[in-house]
Amino acid sequence: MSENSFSPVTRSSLIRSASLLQEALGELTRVLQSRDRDRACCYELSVSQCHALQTLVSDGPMTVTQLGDNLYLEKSTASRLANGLLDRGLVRKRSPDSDGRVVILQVTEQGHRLSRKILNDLEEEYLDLLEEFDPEVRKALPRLVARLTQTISARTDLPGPTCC
Amino acid sequence: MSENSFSPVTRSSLIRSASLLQEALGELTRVLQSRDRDRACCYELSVSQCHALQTLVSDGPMTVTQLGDNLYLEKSTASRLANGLLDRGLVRKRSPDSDGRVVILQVTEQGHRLSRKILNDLEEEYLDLLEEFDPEVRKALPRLVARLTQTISARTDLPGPTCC
DNA sequence: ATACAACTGTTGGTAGATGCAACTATTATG
DNA sequence: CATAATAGTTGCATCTACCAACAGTTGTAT
Repeated sequence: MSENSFSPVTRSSLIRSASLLQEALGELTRVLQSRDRDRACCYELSVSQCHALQTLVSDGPMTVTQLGDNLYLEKSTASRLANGLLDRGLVRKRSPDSDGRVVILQVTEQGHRLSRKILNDLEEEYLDLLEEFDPEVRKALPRLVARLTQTISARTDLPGPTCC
Repeated sequence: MSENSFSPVTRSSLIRSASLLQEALGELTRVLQSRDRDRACCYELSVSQCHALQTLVSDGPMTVTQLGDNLYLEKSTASRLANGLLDRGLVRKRSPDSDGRVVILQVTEQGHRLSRKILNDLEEEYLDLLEEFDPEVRKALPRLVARLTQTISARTDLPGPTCC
């Protein structure tokens, strides 16, 4: 894997960085999960339903399988999430004439309203958060996190060994 | 909350940053959860047990309640996690003479061995990951993520409204 | 044209994760 | 000594999410 093409000093500092990053990301996911659990109930949605709705809003109408891919979930799980949103009238289902197997999920007006509310609340929270960082960092942080996410994502869903 | 003490331009760019950060962090947690689910089974541990073990290793012996606090979980959940690790011989329980109510969780030698294995694997993965970033970013990224985590953590567990 | 293969979504079954509330045992307080 | 507070455990409900089996639809190959 690693090519060890660094000087000992560089490599050992890289190892420290890797270790720090690993620990920080672990903690970060736990904090965010906890926060999401506390928040989601405010909208009478489960955490996963909340994520599904946001994905449907930001990426537009998509199939059940695509929703699962976007959320890193099995299609059966995506199907149930979609039904949950359907029951609350937040999304609509329709099948294209061209392919009767496919179900397209589309956010309803009610779904958009709820999504706007959720996003506004979150945005306010992140605005406060960003104010605690220096101006340069404020701009760089979101893009850096986005790139980190993208890199990890590319790394995980491409290969296949997954060890076990 | 927000003081709106910015010029319109600055504020609107801040809003964009907040929005981007929100989306990126949402995606990041989903990717990492998915990756952790795939990985944890390699060690015959659940994701949460894995986190609990790592916390006990890095922060040393602690009580059940402290474990829960560290992981942002209810003490009952922490109790069950501890029992899971106990069943696999990865931790030991003992009560101090001074207080019979308390249970101190301590990682066993076997637990340390497994933890080292897990950390090594993760470290290797993060080493590869970091190599995809520029040298300056490599050093800054872990510290930035750590600070972000810390800031979010301080913000969530301190107040109390939580909306609902 | 028809049988077979591939694909999409749904459902059943299972297991783990979590919080809340009730309970036990222990310790602290008045 | 009675009562309150604390630490941990357990029962219960819900959420999360996978896999496997299935149904219906579409594509392919004879």
